[in-house]
Amino acid sequence: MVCTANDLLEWRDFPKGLKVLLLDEDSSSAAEIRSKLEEMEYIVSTFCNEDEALSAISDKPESFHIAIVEVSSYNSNGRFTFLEVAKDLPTIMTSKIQCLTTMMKCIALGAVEFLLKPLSDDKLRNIWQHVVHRAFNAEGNELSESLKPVKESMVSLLHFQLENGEQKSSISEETEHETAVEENSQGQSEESDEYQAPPTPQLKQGVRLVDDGGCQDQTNCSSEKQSGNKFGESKSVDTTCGILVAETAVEASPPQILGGAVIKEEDESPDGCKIGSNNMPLRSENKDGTNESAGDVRSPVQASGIHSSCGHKSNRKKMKVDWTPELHKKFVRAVENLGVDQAIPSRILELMKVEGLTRHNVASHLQKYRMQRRHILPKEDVKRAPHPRDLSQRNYYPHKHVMAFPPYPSNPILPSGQVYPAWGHPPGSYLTGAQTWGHAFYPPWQPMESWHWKPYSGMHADAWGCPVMPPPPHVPCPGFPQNAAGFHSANTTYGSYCMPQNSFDLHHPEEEVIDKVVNEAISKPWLPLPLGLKPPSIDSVLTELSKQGISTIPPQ
DNA sequence: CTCTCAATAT
DNA sequence: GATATTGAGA
Repeated sequence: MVCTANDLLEWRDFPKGLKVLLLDEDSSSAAEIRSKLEEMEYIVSTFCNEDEALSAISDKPESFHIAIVEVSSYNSNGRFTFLEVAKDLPTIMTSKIQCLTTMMKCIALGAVEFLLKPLSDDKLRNIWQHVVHRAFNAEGNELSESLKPVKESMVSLLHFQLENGEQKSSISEETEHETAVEENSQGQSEESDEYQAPPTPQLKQGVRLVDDGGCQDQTNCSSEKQSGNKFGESKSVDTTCGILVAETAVEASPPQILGGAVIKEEDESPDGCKIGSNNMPLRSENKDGTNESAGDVRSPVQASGIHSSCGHKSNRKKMKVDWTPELHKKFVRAVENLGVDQAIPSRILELMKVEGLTRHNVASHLQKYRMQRRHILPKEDVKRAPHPRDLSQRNYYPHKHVMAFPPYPSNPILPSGQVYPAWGHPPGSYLTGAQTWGHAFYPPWQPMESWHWKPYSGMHADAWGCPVMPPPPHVPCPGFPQNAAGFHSANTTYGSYCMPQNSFDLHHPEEEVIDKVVNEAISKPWLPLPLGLKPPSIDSVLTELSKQGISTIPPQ
C-alpha cells in the first residue's frame, strides 16, 4: 500500500525492504529486473499479467509500495487500465519501445515515470524516490494553476488516444506537450535515451515556475526567461513553454501572431546582479504555429532576473527590441490596417498589442520602415501622391502573376491602362536580396495595398513586406490543406499564397491562418497571386494553386 | 503629449 | 553598416 510520511519516518534503512510489484510479461526481463532489485534489497513480487497483479493489489494493498510495469504495444491498453485502477500505487512504466504518446499517456494516467529498457541500476536503485514523493505529497493532488494547461493537454491527448485505441506515435500532438517532453521534443529518434524521465517525480519536471527566487533559478524550459517588470509595462513570464504562457491577455479581434520577439536587457544591475540574457530567439517557429490560434501573445520582452532576489526593481534599463520577422509582420499588419498614412506609432502599438513594446520602439521602427519604403518607391509615390491610399493604389500591383490566370484576358487585377509584364522571374532568384527585412517572407494575409512597388521592382522587392517570391513549384506549402474547398466559394477572389519557402517559419499554418488567408483574399480581391508557375491548363492551375495553399479563384 | 527626424549607441 | 535607442524640435 501507499507509504505514508509517517511510515517513512519510522522506516529504518529505507529504502531497504521496499515492496515492489513487478509486472512484466517478458519473463527473462522480469527475472533480470527482479534480481537487480533484490540486490538492492527491495522486496519484489513478480507478475506476468495485470489481472493477477491487480487482484494482488486489491487483496493485499499493504504488500506493495511501488510498481514497475512493463508496457508494450500489445498490452498497453491493459496497462492503462492498471494505471487507472492502481493509481494509489506509484507506478513506474518501463518499455522497450519508445513511443512518445504511450509514454505521455502513461504519465497522464498517473505513472510516475517512464523508463526505457534496459533499466539501469541507477534508475532501479532510485525508484524509492517516487515512494517518498508520494508519501509526502499524497494530499497534494491539487493541481496547481501552472499545471492546469498541462493537464488539459493531457486530457485532450487521452481522449484522442483512447478514441483511437492504439497508440501510434503522433508527432502533431507532441508539440502540445512540450512541458512534458521539454527540449527534447526534437528527439524523436528511436534510439534516444532522452525521454527517460529523470528519477524524480514526474510532475515536478518542467513546470517549476519561477518561485525559487534566485537569479540563476531557471525553469526547465530554459534558463533566463523570467520576466522583469518594467514598471507600467507588464511583461508576462515568458517561459517559452507555450503551455505556461497563460496569463497574457486574450487578443482582440484579429488574432495576431507574435513570436520570436525578443527584448533583451542590456546590462547589469547596479548591485552587480548580473542578469544579462541571451538573445535567445524564441523557438517560435513551431510554437507559433501551434499556438497562434489560441491568440496567444507572447511578450517580446525578455527581461531577466528575479527581482525578489536581485532586489532592484529600479533596475530598468533599455531593453532592446529585436524586430524579428514575426514582430515585424505584426507591425506591418498594423500599419496596413491603419493605412500607411494614418499609421502613427501609438495606433500601431495599439494594434500590435504586443506587451512590452513601447511607442518609442514602434516609432523607431516606423521610421526605418518609412525610410525603407521611400527608398523603394520614390517615384511612384510622388506621382500618385495626393491620396496615396485611395483606390488608385490598386493599380500598383505589378506583381500580377500572369501565369496565375493566363486564360483570363480580362483579368480584373490589371487595370486596362496599365500593363505590366509578366513576373517572369528566373528560377532561383527568389532568395536574392531582400533578406534583411523579415527574411523576405510575408504571410499570405499580408495586405499589400500600401506597398507601392515599382513595377519590376521584382526580385528586389524589399522585404519590407513585399511578397518577395512564391515558393518554387516543387516546394509545396507546408501544412496547407490540400483541399480546394474555397474554390467554389461564391464570391471568390484571388486567393493568397503560402509563405515563400525561404521563410524560416516552417510550422504548419493553422486554421486560423487559413481563415486569414481566405478573409484577406475575399476582402482584397485585387491582391496578386505570387505564383511563379505557368501551368498549361486551368486544371493544372487549380491543382497547383491548391498545393500552394490558394483556396479560391476568381469566378470566370 | 505625440510624432518625426536626426544623432547616438551597439 | 545596419539596426535600435535617445533626444530635440514641431
